[in-house]
Formats: sequence, C-alpha cells, structure tokens
Amino acid sequence: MAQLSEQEIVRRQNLQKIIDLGINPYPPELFPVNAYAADIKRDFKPEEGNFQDVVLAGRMMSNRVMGKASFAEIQDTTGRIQVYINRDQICPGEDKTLYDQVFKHLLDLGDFIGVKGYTFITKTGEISIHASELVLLSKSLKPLPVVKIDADGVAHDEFKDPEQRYRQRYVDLVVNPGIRKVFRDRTTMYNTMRNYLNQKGYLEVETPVLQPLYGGAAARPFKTHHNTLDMTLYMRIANELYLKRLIVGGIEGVYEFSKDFRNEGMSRFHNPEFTQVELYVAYKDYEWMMNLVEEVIEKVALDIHGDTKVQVGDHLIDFKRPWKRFTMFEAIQHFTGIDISEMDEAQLRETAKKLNIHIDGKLGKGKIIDEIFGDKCEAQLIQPTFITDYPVEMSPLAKKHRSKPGLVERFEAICNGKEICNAFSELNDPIDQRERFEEQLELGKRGDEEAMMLDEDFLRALEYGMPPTAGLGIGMDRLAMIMTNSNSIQDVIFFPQMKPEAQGKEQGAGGKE
RNA sequence: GAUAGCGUAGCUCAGCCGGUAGAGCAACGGCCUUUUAAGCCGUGGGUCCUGGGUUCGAAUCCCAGCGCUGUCACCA
Repeated sequence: MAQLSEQEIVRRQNLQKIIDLGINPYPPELFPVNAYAADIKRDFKPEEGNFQDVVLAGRMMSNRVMGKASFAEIQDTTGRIQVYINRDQICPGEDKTLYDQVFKHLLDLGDFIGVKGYTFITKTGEISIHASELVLLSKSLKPLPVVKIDADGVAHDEFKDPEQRYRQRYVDLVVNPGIRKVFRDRTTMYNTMRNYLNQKGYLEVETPVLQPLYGGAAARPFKTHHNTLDMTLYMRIANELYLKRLIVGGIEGVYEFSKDFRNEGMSRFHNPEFTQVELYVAYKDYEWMMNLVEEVIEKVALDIHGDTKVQVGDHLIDFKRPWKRFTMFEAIQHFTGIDISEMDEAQLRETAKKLNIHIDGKLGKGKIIDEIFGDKCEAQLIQPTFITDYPVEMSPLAKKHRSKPGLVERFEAICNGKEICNAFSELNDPIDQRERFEEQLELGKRGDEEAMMLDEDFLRALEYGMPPTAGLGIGMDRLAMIMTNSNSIQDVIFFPQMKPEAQGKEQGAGGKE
C-alpha cells in the first residue's frame, strides 16, 4: 500500500467517525431509486406537479455549504442534478447531527448518497431536488480530481492526462462524463450492425480464440501453451478460416464479432487486441458485398448521428451511398500518374525507387504494389472509397478475378486515410488454395514474417466443397474512431493495453507473482 | 525504432537567466437557511521522476536512466 496522502487519511478518519455514530458506511439494503437526473431536468413541469416524490442516488460531486442550508450536486448514470439540503428539513427533530456532523463534515466529494425529496426550481432558475431525507450509500476513500465547468461551459482543472485516463478509466468516466458518449456510440454501432445482420438471417457464432495454427491474415501472433495437451497454441489473428469451415458445413450466412490478437507494434491505430466483425455469405460475390458494406455503414452513421455526414477531425465525411469505387491500379495512376498495371517485379521495384519508397529486398510483387498504394494513395482517400482488384500475391485467400489476370476479386473500404474493411470473393478452389499456401511458404522462406501457414484441415474442408462465398472483415475499433471523432484507438477502448505502472507508484500491474 | 516535448501539492499548472518552492481548485478550522467555477476569514500539505556530476549552494545547468505525450516509420 502506498503512503496515504493527507486527504486520504482525513477520509479514513471520517469513515471511522461515521461508524462511531452508528451509521453503516456500506449499507447492504437496496435503495429504491425511482428517478434519474436527466429525466427530471428534461421533463419537470412545475405546473403539472410531477417529480414530487423522487428517490435518487449517485455520487456527490460538489457541495456548497451555506451555513444551515447547502447545495450539493449528485451524479447518477444519466448526469448531474442539484440537491438543496436544508438542515431543518433533513433533521426535523432536536438532533441536528445528520446535518451538522455527517453532512457538513463527514461526507466527502465522491461519496455515494441517496436522496428523497421533491423537485423545484431555485431562485436562480435551476431545477433541483429539495431533500427531505439523505443517506450515505457508500464511502469514497480516495479524492477524485475535481473538474469544474463554468457558466460558459469551459472545464477548469480538467482531468486530461491520457495515461491517467486510460489506466484509471473508472476515474475518467466519473469526472469526464462526455467520454461515456463515445462508448455509447460504439455500442450503438455494434447494435446497428448486429440487428442488420440478424434481419438478413445470418447466424452469429463463436469460433476458437486459441488455435493450433493461426491464419486468415498476415500478422505475427501471440503464442501460448496448453499444459494438458502439452502443445503450442496461438491466439487468433483472424476468424476467416473457421468461419469458412462453417460455410462448408452449410451455414449459408455466418458472422462473428471477435477479439483478435496481433503481436505487433502499438500506436494510435493499433492495440494488441482489437475487434473485427467478419461475415461470410454463400452464393454472393464481392460486388454484392460492397453494396452491403455501404448500406450497413451508412446505417451506423445515421443511427449514431442522425445524418450520413460525420465530422472527423478537419474533415466532414459523408457515408451516403453510393461510395466512390476505384481499382487499385486506377488509384495508383490517379495519385502518381504512373500506370503500373503491366509491370513486372523489376519494373515495380524501379518505380517504387523513383517514388522514394523504400522496398525491402524480400518483398514479392504484390507487396511492392501494396507499398506503393499505401504510401501514395491511402492517406489521400478521405471520403469513403472502395479500392478493388488487388494483386493475387497479397491475397492468398481471395478468388482470382473473373476477367483480370493476376488480380483477385477483393476490395477494401478506405475512409479518413485508413482501411476500415477488407473483403473478397472467397477462394473456394481447393487446388488453387493449396498452391497459394505454398506460395506463402515460399515467401516465408524469403523472410516475410507475416506469411501464412499451410492449414491442412482447412484444405480438407475446401475439398469437400465450399459454395461461392463473399467474405468481409470490418475493423470495429477503426470504425469507432471515425464514428466518434476520436484521434486515438485508446479513446475507443475502455482499457487499452499499457505498460505496467512503475514500481513505487500505487497498485502497479502484476503486483503479485 | 527515429525525433521533439514533458515529469513540481490529491487535481490543473507557475517557478527554470542557479540562492533550498508558489497559485487556483480540493483538504482542515470558522461565518453564512435558494447557491452554482458560491463567497469571506484563517490553517496545513511537496524524496520538485530516479541516480550521478558541476557549484559555497541545483526544481532550475550537465550526463545517464525510467516513465509519459505528440509526430513519423511497420502491422487492422
């Protein structure tokens, strides 16, 4: 336990005095809440005489004591409301201890209190609760940062250190209630998508997180060990191969919201664990899937903002259908003026060099094209745009293009300069798939650490036959960043991955071994 | 990983042309029965991130380390 601060000692002393007065600072009974701050502030009509018998609970966030009367603010799950506490109202008899001692001296900011009373409007026009009863529901032993909002809505002494906010998200949520909206919007996004997919009749499923072979994406995995089986297991980097096995099994529309794990760098766009939704639908192709993506993401924007236009940083992004569509070669030609569609590997290398793009000697043709696109085009695409028809070398799970040799039927949606989804007509030719895996093994030998592994069981499934299928993955964290105008992935994840806290600081992560 | 900035009271920050710490809020004592960033009077609170060095003297200058943040590079 870290050294207690002066204020923490005072709170512990207050706790003891409360106990000495015969008051349980952590009472077990339910408290019969029947009203919420935001509802009262929105719906109170003095002429109707509503909210005249309310019971509220929450944290006491401010307390202005003026002798024998006080104004406190109570914060519940919906917001804050002012409570007027008059000594002789809450202490009708001779004994004024509850007001003079408990309320004025022993309660602290951050304590949970319960209030019964009626709603009224103060002289200065604020809807408030006139308390007839006041009870302590839970004592707080640590002082919260005190953030004050002035008449102009400007926050003073705002709790804004990003590290503190992420590490102690509970504090962040209490004193920066605005962030709650970010997470509510994130949940709206999930609900919208889930409802949409369910209405189409697709089945939500769960597939293994711990996998003997990882696959479905190009990434380095987390490795772990199962004791009983005495075997290495990997945490999934994608769901693709399992969901396609379900398509083989005859489930014609299947999706999963999944935590995936990639053992790679961290940045404002990358958390080691992140969430995707993956969807596979039989008898469809990537053209069809593009329409679905436009429709569902437009719906998300409408459900969150009531508008297809969303302000993201300096840009107003409009998700209204239809979105622009470019082939990858068209996009590269558009942004660089160079047509690379007919180039071989040596020419591509030369082009990359001319464009000042550093290309690792190990990279194959597909990766070089991807580098050129990533360097020269991606960041320029602000409005939602589909990029289609990728080189076969960088898409080992996608079906070869029906009319363009060397390409696959794949698209990504780019928005605000970042990929938000990836989709293709799924490769269902087991012989082609085996060859693609073998090419991946070759890339692996050349040193590509993200090359895929060959999955025999997946190939066996394909050999039984998989219907033509369209598949999709949407990065939920990235989309949440856009939909909530958040600059960092850490702002849309409640508990982003952090280094352990330094020793000597309180409650360092991994305090016991 | 590269580069810049930051680390001082519970919180937000000032002090940094070297002379061993300040403000506001919060806390504590007092006054105040419709206030609202309530107000007024008074009080306490700090290994100035850590470790070295320069100096009579370091929060301040130098070196090293740790942590965080921003930007850039790679993966969604």
